[in-house]
Amino acid sequence: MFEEIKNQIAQRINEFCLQNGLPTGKVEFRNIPFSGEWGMAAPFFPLAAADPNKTGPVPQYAQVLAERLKEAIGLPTGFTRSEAVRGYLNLYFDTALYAAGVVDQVNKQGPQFGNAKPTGESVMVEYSNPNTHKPLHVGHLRNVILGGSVCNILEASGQKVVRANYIGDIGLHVIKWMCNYEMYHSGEQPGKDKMRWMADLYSEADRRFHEQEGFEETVRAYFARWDSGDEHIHDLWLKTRQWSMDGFAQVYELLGEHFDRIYFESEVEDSGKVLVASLIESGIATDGRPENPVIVDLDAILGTKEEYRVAVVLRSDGTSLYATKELPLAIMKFTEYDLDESIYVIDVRQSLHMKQMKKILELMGFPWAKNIQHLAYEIVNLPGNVIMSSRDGTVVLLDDLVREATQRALDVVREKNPELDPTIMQDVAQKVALGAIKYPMISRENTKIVTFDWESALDFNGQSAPYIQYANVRANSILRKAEDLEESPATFAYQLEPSEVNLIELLSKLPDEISKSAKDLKPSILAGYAYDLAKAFNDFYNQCQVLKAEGEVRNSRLALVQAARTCLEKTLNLLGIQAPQVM
RNA sequence: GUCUCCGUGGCCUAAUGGAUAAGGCACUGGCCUCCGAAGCCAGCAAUCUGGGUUCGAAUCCCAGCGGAGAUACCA
Repeated sequence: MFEEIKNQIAQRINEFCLQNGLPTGKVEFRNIPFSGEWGMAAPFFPLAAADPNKTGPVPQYAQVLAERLKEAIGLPTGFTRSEAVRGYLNLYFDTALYAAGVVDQVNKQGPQFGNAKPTGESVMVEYSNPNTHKPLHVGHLRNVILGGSVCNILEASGQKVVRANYIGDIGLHVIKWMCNYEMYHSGEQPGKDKMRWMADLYSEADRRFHEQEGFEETVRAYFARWDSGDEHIHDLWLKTRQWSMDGFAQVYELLGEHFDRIYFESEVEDSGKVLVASLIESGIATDGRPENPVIVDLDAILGTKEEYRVAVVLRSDGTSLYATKELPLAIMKFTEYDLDESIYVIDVRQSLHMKQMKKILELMGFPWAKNIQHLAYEIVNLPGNVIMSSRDGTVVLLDDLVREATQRALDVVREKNPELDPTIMQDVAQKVALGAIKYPMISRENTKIVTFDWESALDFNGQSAPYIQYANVRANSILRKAEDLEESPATFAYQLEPSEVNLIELLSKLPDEISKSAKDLKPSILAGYAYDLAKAFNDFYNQCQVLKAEGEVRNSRLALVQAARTCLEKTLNLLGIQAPQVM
């Protein structure tokens, strides 16, 4: 917005510097901290500090320079006044022109507003990565929401995104589950709620494994049968895995997530073992079997000390590990898709492993290895720094949380809006509940721990998704009642209220906010913006009449409300949160 | 031991090195005859410590303190 004008002024400042023997490139514009009116400001401290002929201390000299520049520049078109104050040169925009420019642009572009031009780059984002035969809990939710939101944001910033999900469909947890099933639940079928049923059987199996005499040995024997290719177990595995996948599908649908490519751990196990063999052959890996595992001594190879450490790529008994499978998977991704970047949304505790994988792939000579990026996020724990553990029974199941939140939201909707159709009520309650659950997961820095507690999770007030959804509903309500949405463009040719200026300013920032959060892979930036926007709208709503205003004021404000709704809905959607029409 | 991350009002969180550190929760008081009170307004209260870099530091560097995590056959 107004880039050309900024450039023109920057040009004139440069000319001034050249004419007066001052260094160039030291002056940059920023926004003035909002004070009822808006414009742009240039601090002159860097220029003052860089001038070899400066007179007096920097702050004072900056003020002198600001004053001289004020005279030299005069008042460019599009501005109403300028001032030199405390070392800054402030230029104030012509409010009507600026306002109309922003609002028209939003309304013209609609939901496309804020999107960047296609970059031609393609990126894969691997996220969710659940284990079959196990439940999904709130900790997993952060991964899904974060990953999904990052995908949305990258798409809006012009990249082609492949959403990938890497499913842990083999391993001890699966064997445990199946063994328990065959011994105690043979022939049983999951009910409608497959996820819950699978989860219950998993905790039962896990409990037996740790508590029941002899069960662990039985499971080990069962594992051996599986390893030797027992057909019956293989069939059972396919069948039960599908039950889990069906359960996941239900959750993804509920959360509004979809994937373009599903990878199974079982898919890459064999190729992983082959790959390790070639690593040994090429001298990258050291085979310590049968006493020791196959390792890649990265510190020894790279000459580093306690930095990359030792990566174990195959167990001493020849069975595969996480790392064994990770390597061929990375290769498969880059062969299947022409990726410019491969992002892994994995919790921070696996940072070293990710670093090792990337380095091993580099050592193997893959030029794309440098384009692997680990998006590390902190875990979700419980108050008192208690880590969620299915063994200790401290997990908060996704299912329970969603059900409870939806019930709570339904109570509120029923109270606020009793005349709503029950079906719509249910739909609204779910959107509000899911929003409330998702928002805390993405509204803080990826590297900060989220502490889950029921009270704040079910609080629909304050800085929360329902607050943002509510602002959107209010905007929607005005527009619905307006009926006569004007096609004549808004002029804003009247004395704007500060709250209007503030709201318009925020609207104009959306493209910037999207590109910032895409660049840093931080949905939290957009989450904060969404709240600021909603707050600005509520402020406007409180201070300015729309429907009861007349003429130009009404016309312009209606256009503003429409633009605000567009931006609110757009931002919520990028965060993976739905915006109900009423609530 | 080594490495990584975190340290901002009572609690939680924000601030491309830039103007008076911004919000939420909780607490106190006010606002529905007015486009939807899941809202608005007002009040209370903060940068872990010590150095350094800089015209300017919550932000960058160093040291310390406190918390969390990782550190060869879990993922």
